[in-house]
Amino acid sequence: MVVEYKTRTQVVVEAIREKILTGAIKAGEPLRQAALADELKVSRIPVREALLQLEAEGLVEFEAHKGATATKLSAEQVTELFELRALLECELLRMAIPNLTEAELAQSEQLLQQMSMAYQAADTSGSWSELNSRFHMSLYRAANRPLTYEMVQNLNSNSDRYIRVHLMLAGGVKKAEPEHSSLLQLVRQKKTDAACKLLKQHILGAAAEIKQLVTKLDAN
Amino acid sequence: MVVEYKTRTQVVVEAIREKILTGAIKAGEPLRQAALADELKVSRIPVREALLQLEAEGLVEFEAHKGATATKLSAEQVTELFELRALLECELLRMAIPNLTEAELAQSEQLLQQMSMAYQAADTSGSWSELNSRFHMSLYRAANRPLTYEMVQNLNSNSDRYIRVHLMLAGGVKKAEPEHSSLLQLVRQKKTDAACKLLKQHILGAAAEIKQLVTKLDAN
DNA sequence: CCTTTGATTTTTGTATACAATATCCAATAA
DNA sequence: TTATTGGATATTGTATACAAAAATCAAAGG
Repeated sequence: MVVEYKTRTQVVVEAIREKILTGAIKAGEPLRQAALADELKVSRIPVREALLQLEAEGLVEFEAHKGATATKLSAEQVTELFELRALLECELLRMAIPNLTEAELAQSEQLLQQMSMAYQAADTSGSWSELNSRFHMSLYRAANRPLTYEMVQNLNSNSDRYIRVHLMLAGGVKKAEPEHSSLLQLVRQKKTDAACKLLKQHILGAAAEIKQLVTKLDAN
Repeated sequence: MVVEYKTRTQVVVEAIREKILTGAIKAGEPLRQAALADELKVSRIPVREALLQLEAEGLVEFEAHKGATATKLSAEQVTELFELRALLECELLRMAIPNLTEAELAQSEQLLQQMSMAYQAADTSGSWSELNSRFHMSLYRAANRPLTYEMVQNLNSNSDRYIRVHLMLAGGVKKAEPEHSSLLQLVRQKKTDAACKLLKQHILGAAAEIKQLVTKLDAN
């Protein structure tokens, strides 16, 4: 049996990331090392290391002698983030389609079903969003592009908290479900160009709605 | 005057990065925290934090309880790295061209001249490579895509040490100079498609030669 | 009243010390 | 000989303690 040993730093990374993604820590909010250390029952060292890692992920901004804050994305940054995702994810999908096996497609299919269930269970934010990411990524693994894959994963985690808001406030889930189905179908049929085009629309469509939300929220 | 205050961690980041890029630390080599701390006259804490940041840049791999090693890229990884660069840099260039001012172009021009001088001064690795990066990046700033820009900068720093080897062993500089000139000319003339196409060739051409070098070096 | 200055407090940055884990190597047994 | 075990050693992970920088705030001066 493989015993997963986790260093305290890793635990702290996950804890803080979760706090940011769920909104328990709001964008722009300062992250006091001592407070986090206290709360998580560790010293400030693993907290600092965790914050550095989260900075690399783009979830946190770190300024020398001033401390860390949860990053806050402007409308422009949302645009760039999602356009980058569109570019990279389409590229990955294009390269993955020829390699995707039936087993892998079945897995993606299953994720879709789980999403549908999570939706009906009114679990509208947490696990739906998690499944959403996993569905997207499941289509890209076969591209065999580890570096790009990891980048997209980061970008996804960055867009995640906005996606969660989008899902709850703007009914993004309802729109996503048929799009995901069509996408998977096109992938199955190896219709690469059509699949990529749809994926791009899917991502940029969400971007447009989220951008509106962000500008609205920023106005407050 | 702006006094640049640098934290020890930042100093250590730069020191180690330089060591990796110049080859003073070879790919695959383990990076002992205590040794580095000793050498740089700091405690292990800033060394650890520096290593974490370098991991985010992709120059270092960090494994819990085992320590850090300078990353070693396989031929496949070189391929992916450069193809990613090609994709992202072309995108940036495409968006930058409409916005580039004459002043900015003049700066790029100047960098080309400095490169030429560095080449003639037989300074074949260090500063030429630095100028090369700066030339490329100077064309992208006008794209106004901070996130993408930063990503490309990271990818560049990753390819840098391979580029240096390439320059020295395979005469990459000689090939680069006319390509850079033509590129700048096309950019000046706002011939977007042609410029992007040339840029892509420029990057992928280098990739192909570097890949050969890497496979040769790996054989040893 | 507003600005400035300097002490006080808070927060971050780093050194040191210790704990936990991994690595190495010699002794033992198959 | 080869594999295995156990302990010594080296290395990383984290807590604590202290140093340095930034933020706060009250008093002084314009």
